[in-house]
Amino acid sequence: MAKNEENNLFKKIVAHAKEYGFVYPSSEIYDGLQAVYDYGPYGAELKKNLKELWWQAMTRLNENVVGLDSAIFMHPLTWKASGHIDSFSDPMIDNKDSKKRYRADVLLEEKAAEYEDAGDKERAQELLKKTGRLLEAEDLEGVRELIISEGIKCPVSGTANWTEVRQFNLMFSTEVGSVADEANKIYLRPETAQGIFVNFLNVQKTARMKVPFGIAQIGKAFRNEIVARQFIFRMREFEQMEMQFFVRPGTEMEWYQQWRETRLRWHKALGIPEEDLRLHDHEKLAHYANAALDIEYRFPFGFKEVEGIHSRTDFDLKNHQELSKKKQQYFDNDLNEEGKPYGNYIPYVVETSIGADRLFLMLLCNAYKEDVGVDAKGNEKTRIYLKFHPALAPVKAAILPLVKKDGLAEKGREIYESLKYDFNVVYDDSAAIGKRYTRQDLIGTPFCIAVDHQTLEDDTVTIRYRDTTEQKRVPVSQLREEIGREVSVTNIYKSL
RNA sequence: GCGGGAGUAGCUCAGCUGGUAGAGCGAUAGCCUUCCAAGCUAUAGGUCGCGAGUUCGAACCUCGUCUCCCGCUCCA
Repeated sequence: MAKNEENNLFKKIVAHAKEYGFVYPSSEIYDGLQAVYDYGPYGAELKKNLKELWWQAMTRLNENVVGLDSAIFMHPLTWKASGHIDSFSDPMIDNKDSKKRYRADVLLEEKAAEYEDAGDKERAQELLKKTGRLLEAEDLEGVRELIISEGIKCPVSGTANWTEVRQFNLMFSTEVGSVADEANKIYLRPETAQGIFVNFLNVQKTARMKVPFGIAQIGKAFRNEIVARQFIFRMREFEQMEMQFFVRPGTEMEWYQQWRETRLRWHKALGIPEEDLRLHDHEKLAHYANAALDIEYRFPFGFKEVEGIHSRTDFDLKNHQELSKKKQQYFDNDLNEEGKPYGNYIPYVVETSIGADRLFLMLLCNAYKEDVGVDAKGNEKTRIYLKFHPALAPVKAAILPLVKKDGLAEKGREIYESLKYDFNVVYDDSAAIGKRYTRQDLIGTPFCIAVDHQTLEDDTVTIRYRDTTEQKRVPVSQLREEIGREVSVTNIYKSL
C-alpha cells in the first residue's frame, strides 16, 4: 500500500471513531487537549469488553494469577526505586540550526570522553564532576553555559547555536496535602507495575500464593511524551493491563517463552490475522530487563508495539527492598535436586504489559472494512462496517421492526425487553430498515433482528449477519441461544 | 520543540478581484412503505478555529494565537 493510502485509511478510521461514538478528542469545545482522548458510548463498551476479556483470561484461566487494583498515587520513593526518577528526567537542549534535540548531559559526557581519548584524564574528570554538580542542583542555565564554554557543537549543523536547556520529565507530578505550604510533591504513576511490586508480599501472603504466581492489574498510567501523536496510540493518560509473574531465579527464560506464546495466542483468538502480528526482540534493553520483546501489529501507519513481554529480573523487588528496608523475600518450600528446600530468595519477574488503548486501536483498525457494492438504486456504493468479534462488539444485536405499524413495533419492543437482561441490545424503529441495518454495520453490531409480518403469524424473526448481510429465520424463543452462542467469550477462552 | 500544509453546519465540500453564508449527505419529527443509507414534507444546526488590525464593509487581506495532519529525537 502506498504511504498516502495508508494515511488516508488511518484518517478514515479516526474520523469514523469520532463520527460513530467511539473516540472523541478531549475537551474538544475548548480546542482540545493534545494527546488526550475520551471514549464515547460505543468506545466505552468496546474498551470495557476488552478489559473484561483480558482480566478473565489472566485471572480465571490461570489459577496461579490473581488480580489487584492499586492506587495511582504512590509513595515518592517508589519511583526512586523503580529508576523512573533517575532514568526519565533528562535535560534536553536543541540546536537551532539543525533542529536536532540532544540530551544536555550526554553532550557533556561525550566531550569528557573526548578529553579522555586525548589523554587528558584530569580534564575529563573535572568536566564530569562539574556536570554532575550542576545537574544535582538542577542548574539548567549553568548546564547551558558549560556546553557553550566547552565549545560543544552540534554534529549535524556544526554550530553552537543552542536553545535553553529544558527539563524533560516523563512523570507528571502533583501535590498531596490540602495546605500548599505543607504539600508534598508526588507523581502520577507512569506504569501500574510498581503497585504490584510493592504489594508483592501482601498478595503472596493473603492469597496464599506460591511461586510461580502472577498478579494482574488494569489501570491508568500517565506519561509526558516528547511527541504525543497518532491518535490513541500514544496518549499522555492511558490505560495499562499488566501482569507481573514471579518466578524462581534461573527459570525466568522458560516463563518468558511461555508467556510470549500465551499472549500471542490471545491476540490471534481476538481475530487478528497472524500475518498482521510480529514479534520484535529488543536489542537495547531497558535498565530493568534481561530480555524483552514486543508483540507488534500492522497498523495503517506501520508495525507498532501493542504489548511488551519483559524479563525484569529481580531489579524492582531488590530496589524496593533496599529503599524500604523491608525484606522482599519469598521462602520456597519446594525441594531442589539435592532434596533441600530452595529457601529464601527474591523472585525474578516476567512481565506482560499491554496498552488497553493500543489494543482498542488494533481491534478498531482490524475491524474497519470497506466493501464496494451496489445500492438499491443500482449505483456503486461502499459499504463500511466494523468486523468485531461478536464477543467484543459494543452492541450485540439490534431489534428492528420492518415497519412501525401493524403491531410490529410492539412485537419488536417485546423482543427487546426479553433480551436486554442478557445482552447489550438496542431497539430502533426510525426511518427505513436499510438505513437501520447500515447504522448497525457502522458500529459493528454483529446481528440485526428484523420483525416482519410473518413474525405475527408464527413467532419467527430473521437474523441478519453483519459480515455477509445474509439472513436466517429463527423462532423468537431461540434468539437468546442463537445470540448467546455467538457472543460468548467462552469460544475465545477455549482457543487459548 | 522545529519546519511544511490545513481549519466554513454532525460529515464532505462550495463560496468570484473584500459587499454580511449555501449544497449534498446525515440527524430529528411526521407521512408512506414487506428488507439493505428508498420516497415525500417539515424542523433543527454556523459570531466561517479564536483574537486583534486594515477597511465604509472581512469567511476572503495582514499579524498573533490555538488545534489537527505530514516529516525529525523517546515510549505502552
